[in-house]
Amino acid sequence: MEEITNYRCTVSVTLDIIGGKWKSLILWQLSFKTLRFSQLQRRLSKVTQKMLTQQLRELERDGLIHRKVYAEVPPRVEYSLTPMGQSVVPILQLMCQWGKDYLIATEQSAAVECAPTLKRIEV
Amino acid sequence: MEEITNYRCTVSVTLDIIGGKWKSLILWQLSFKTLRFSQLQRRLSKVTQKMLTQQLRELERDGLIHRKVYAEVPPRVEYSLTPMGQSVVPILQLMCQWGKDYLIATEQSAAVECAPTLKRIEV
DNA sequence: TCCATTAGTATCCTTTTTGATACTACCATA
DNA sequence: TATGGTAGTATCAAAAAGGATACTAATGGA
Repeated sequence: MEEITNYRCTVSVTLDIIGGKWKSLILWQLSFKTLRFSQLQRRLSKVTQKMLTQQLRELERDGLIHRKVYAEVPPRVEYSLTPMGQSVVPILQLMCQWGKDYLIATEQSAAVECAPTLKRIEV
Repeated sequence: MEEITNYRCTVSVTLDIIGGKWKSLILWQLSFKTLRFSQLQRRLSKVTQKMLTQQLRELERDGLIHRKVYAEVPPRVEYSLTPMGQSVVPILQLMCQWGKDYLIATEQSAAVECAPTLKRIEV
């Protein structure tokens, strides 16, 4: 006799919503502060405009982020976490810590920071 | 003036290792007990043999799971978490809880369980 | 002798994801 | 008048991921 699953695992519910290559990183950046589209794009250095737009739309649809459009020219759009989005932050914090520990354990721990080590630049 | 990142975010280190469609779910199943290949495959109902093999190889390479081959016929291979793999479990537990809360908050909470609700079958 | 079993490989093909590029509107400034 | 800046869309092409199928070894049992 053996046990078998005929249930919907809630880990995979979470993966459906914050999984993928970009969503966690977007939420993680927004957990520090509200950001504009272009600021997010600079922080996620490898993301293309198309991907960022797509992922933001999905996060908005799923109720994790809020999109605020200012009626200005040039356009300004600010993204921030909703309460639902805030509730993901503890998971991200654990992931951040685990990643650090992993790098240390595997001796790759050179020059890594969890929160931005920042260089100031002109905007 | 604005802050910009020139660092390697450790959230993305974690994503590189346990991200993707299957790895978290594999680790989650193995957190309950050591499982054979075919047992894992049955628990991850949608995974193909190819995908499961591939993901297990990567998890083994990254030091999260242990692969024990028994010299028997037909072959028997058992997968279990290493200490490094165990250290991921708290993240998975949070994800499990978050998924549950999300379903409740969005009123989709019918018939969902985090740990297997089990039906016994012949093996 | 033939079949079932397990844990895979190998191959080919399809689907999905991702990337690159060009284009838009609107206003301010040089 | 031309240029720059923001936050996008639209389109096509390339790359990656995933799926289907066939195949393997070695043994026990019908």
